[in-house]
Amino acid sequence: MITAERLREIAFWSAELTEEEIERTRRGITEKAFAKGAYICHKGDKLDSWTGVISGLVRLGTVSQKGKTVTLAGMRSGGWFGEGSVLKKEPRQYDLVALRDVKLAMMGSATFFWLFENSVGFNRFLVKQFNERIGQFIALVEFDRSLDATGRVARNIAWLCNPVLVPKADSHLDITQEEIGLISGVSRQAVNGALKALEQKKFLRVGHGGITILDLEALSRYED
DNA sequence: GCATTAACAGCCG
DNA sequence: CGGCTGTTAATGC
Repeated sequence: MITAERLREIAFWSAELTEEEIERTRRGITEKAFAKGAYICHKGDKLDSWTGVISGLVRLGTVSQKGKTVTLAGMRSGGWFGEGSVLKKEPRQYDLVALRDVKLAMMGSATFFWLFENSVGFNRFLVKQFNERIGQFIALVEFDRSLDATGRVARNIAWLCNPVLVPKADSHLDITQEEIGLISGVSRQAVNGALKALEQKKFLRVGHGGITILDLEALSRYED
C-alpha cells in the first residue's frame, strides 16, 4: 500500500481520478525493486498486475525460436504497461528484464478491474494509452523493414519519450548507448554511429551516459 | 561486403 | 577506480 501523496508522484494518470478512486487505488498498489539484469517476468508467466516504472529502465522483449533476442519496446520511468494482459487475464506474451536497477509499482488486478468498472477518468486514460500504442504499432509495421539502424534508434528513442505515455518526460534521458542498443535491437557500435548522425541533424545532443532530446517530433518521423 | 561481436585504450564522473 | 565511450580488429552471415 502507498500514500495518496506517493500515488500522485508515480502515477500521472491519477490526476484524472476522484478522491474516492484515489483512496481505493493507493490501497491496491505496492512497490517492488529489481536489480539490474533481473527478470521481472518470463514469457508465459502469469503476472497479475498492471505495472508502472517508478525508476530505471525495463526492456520488453522475447526470444525467437532460433534463440535470437527480439526487443519489442523499452519502458522508462513514468510509463505504465501490461493492461492488455491484465484485461484479458492471460499470461504475459513477453519477457520483462530490468536493464538497470528498477523500482516498479504493481497494481493488483482486483483494483485494476474496479477502476475499469467504476472510474470514468481511468477509462479515459486507458483509451488514450491504447490509441497511442496502436499508432505506434502501425508505424512499426509500416516502417520496420525499411528503416536502417539510425531510423530504428531514432524511433525507439522517440518511443521512450512519447508525451502521451510518459507525460512528465524530461528532455534529458539518462541512458547509455548500450541500453539504447538493447532496446532498439542494434549493436552498441551502430548506436554510436546513429547518435552521431542524429546529433548532426540537431535532433538530439549526445552526452556522457545520456542524451538530450532537441526535436522529438523529428525523431519520431525519421525515415532514413 | 556489411554488420555484429570482441577487445581495449581513453575519458568522464 | 568503475563505468561509458570510441576505435580497431576479428568474425559471421
